[in-house]
This record gives sequence, C-alpha cells and structure tokens, in this order.
Amino acid sequence: MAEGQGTESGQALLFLTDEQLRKGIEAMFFAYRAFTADPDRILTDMAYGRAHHRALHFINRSPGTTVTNLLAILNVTKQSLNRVLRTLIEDGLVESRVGTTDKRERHLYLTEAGAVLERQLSDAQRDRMRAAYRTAGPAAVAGFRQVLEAMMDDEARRQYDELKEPKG
Amino acid sequence: MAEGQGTESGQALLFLTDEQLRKGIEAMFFAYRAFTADPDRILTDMAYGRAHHRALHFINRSPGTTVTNLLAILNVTKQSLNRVLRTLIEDGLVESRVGTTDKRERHLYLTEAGAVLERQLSDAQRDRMRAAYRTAGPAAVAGFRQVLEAMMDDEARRQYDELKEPKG
DNA sequence: ACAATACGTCAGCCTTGTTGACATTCCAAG
DNA sequence: CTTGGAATGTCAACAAGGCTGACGTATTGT
Repeated sequence: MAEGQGTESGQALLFLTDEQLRKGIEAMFFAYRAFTADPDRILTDMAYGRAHHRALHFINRSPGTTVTNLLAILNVTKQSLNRVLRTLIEDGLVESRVGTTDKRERHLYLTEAGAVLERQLSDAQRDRMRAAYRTAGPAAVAGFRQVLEAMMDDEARRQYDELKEPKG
Repeated sequence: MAEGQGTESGQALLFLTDEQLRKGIEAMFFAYRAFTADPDRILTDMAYGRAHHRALHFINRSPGTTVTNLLAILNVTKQSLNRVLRTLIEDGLVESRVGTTDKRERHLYLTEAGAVLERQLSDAQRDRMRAAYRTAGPAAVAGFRQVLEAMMDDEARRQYDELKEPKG
C-alpha cells in the first residue's frame, strides 16, 4: 500500500519518487546479472560466449528460421552474427540448409549436439527462474511480466509477441 | 488464476511449464535491452559506453566510495574498471582523492560535469521505468520487484540491500 | 536484362572483459 | 626499526564481440 496511489487499471497517475525508480533500476541490474550468470559459467568452459547462447536459444525456439530473421531478433549486424554462426556450424551444433523455395535463404536448425547444449543452458536459466517464481508466487509473477512487457519498446514487444505462440 | 496454483505466501508448489518459464526468460531479454537502450544512445554520442554509465551511477549513489568497493559491486577486474575510471577522471567527470587515513585508497566523487551527465543518463532510464510502472500499476510493480529480488544470488542481493538505504 | 534481396566475407575499428607484471602504501612480527 | 606480506591501484597486452564499410555471389522478381 505504501508503494503509491492508483487503481488496478494502472491508469491513474502514480507518485513515483526518484528513489523508488532507482531501486527498480538497480533491481534490474543485479537480477539480470544473476540471470545470465549460470549459462555464462557453462559457456566459458567451452570457449563460447553469451552471443552463442542467444543464437542457440532462438534457433531452438524457431527451427528453420533464416539468417535475416535471426538478425532482426538479435539486433546485431550480420558480420557479428556470422562470426558466431560460423563457429557453431563448424563445431557441428547448428546446421544451415539452403532454402527450397528461395535458394538464397539459409534455414537454421540445431543438430543433436546443438540441442543438447541448448538444453543444458536453458535448464540452468530455467532453474533460476523457476526458483524465483516459486519464491515470489503467482501474483508477483503476473506483475513481473506486466512491468517487463511495458518496459519494451514497440519493436521489441512485437518480436516478443510473435515468439509467444510457438505455432503462430 | 490461469498462471498457476499456489497461495499468496508463495510457499506452495507451483506447476511451472517450460513454456511459462521460457516466456519469462524472453521477457527479461527484450526488456533489459530496452532498459539499456536509452542511456546507450546518449553514451555513444560521446565516445562512452555502458561501463562508464555503471561507474557514474554507483559513484553518484555512494559518493566517496573506494575503487575496491566499486569493484565488488560491478563485479569486474580492477584493470577493467581502471580503464573506465581513467577516462572519466581525465575528462573531468570524476574526481579521485587520496584517502586520508589510508593513503592507498582512492575516494571517488562526481564533479559538477559528472553529476550533469549522470543525471542525464538516469533521467532517460527513469523515464522509461516510470512509464512502465504507470502502465502496469502498483500491484504489478510490487510483484516485479519481488521476482527480481528472488532471482538474485546471495552476493547480489546483499549488495542490492546495502544500496537500499542511502544513509544506511 | 537488370535491380533488388539474402547471404557471406575481408579489413579494421571500439568497448570492455581478461591475465600478468609492477609500484605504492600500510601494518605487524621480529 | 626494519622487513616482509597484504592491500590498493596502475600499466601492458590480448580476446570476445559489438560496429562500419566495401565487395562478391547467387537468386529472385520486375
């Protein structure tokens, strides 16, 4: 109750002190660091980085996605993505198939080995997320998601929503 | 209600599907990117990066803090921090005073110019946070903070809590 | 035939993380 | 008092992973 004034609809003006907002900012900073720490630990043991994790995650999420799709989601240059993708393909974690209808496109898939690593990484991340969700409870989880979604810019929210429904 | 089962206390076991957890993971990814986008834009216009922002933030937060303190909070090597601090000091944004009781220590303060930039950066970040808070409403904000805090590891939570009370 | 698209690559730059070596300062044990 | 170890901070060199710019190639669609 001491948090502010307003209705459940979230339309009323809230008094938000700089102090309250600063706490939110610092919570994001520390939580995000913890959020990435577990996969990072696994990755450094095998000469990969966070960029490889992101690629594996979204290829697993959308098997057969094209390089251009991935570029849009990750928001990096193709040179940057290519460096990561090349090592993953060379190491046999990702397969790149020439498109059937459009032969310019490359469709990306995880190999068996790629799926194993992806699972290992996302298991670690999910474990932490699950523990946090259980500690905070369902009502808090709903609020957590609401605030995060409200924080995204339109472009990010569009991409996020598209990923929401696996079978679109 | 469709989110899971459990009590407000957050102690009951929740059924959390991989799908629910994946959504949370992706929400963190996209939201954090948006969260850092505004300061990043300002910084690249002036040849600084996110590391400079972090240093300015925590020096502003705890004026007179030592290099070692800052190292513990930022979780980087002192060599990495030093490079950033050096440019900030050279550019007159941060002042480094030799400790009085222990001359090995350097106490860090923002200069006028440093405070101006810090304010500019945190204003941008606060604006986004405020908008998200207002959209989501106070109940969601409370849940947001609860989940983020539950996600931190013990070390991060300790640092976060220490920062909570400005005059602790 | 030609322009646009999708992808890959080379070269070179910047930020920001790393390790290793080193100087200074403090403190405590001899 | 001196001396050795611990704490603090600086310099040098390297790697990951962003970036821009330019270019080549295959394919598609007008």
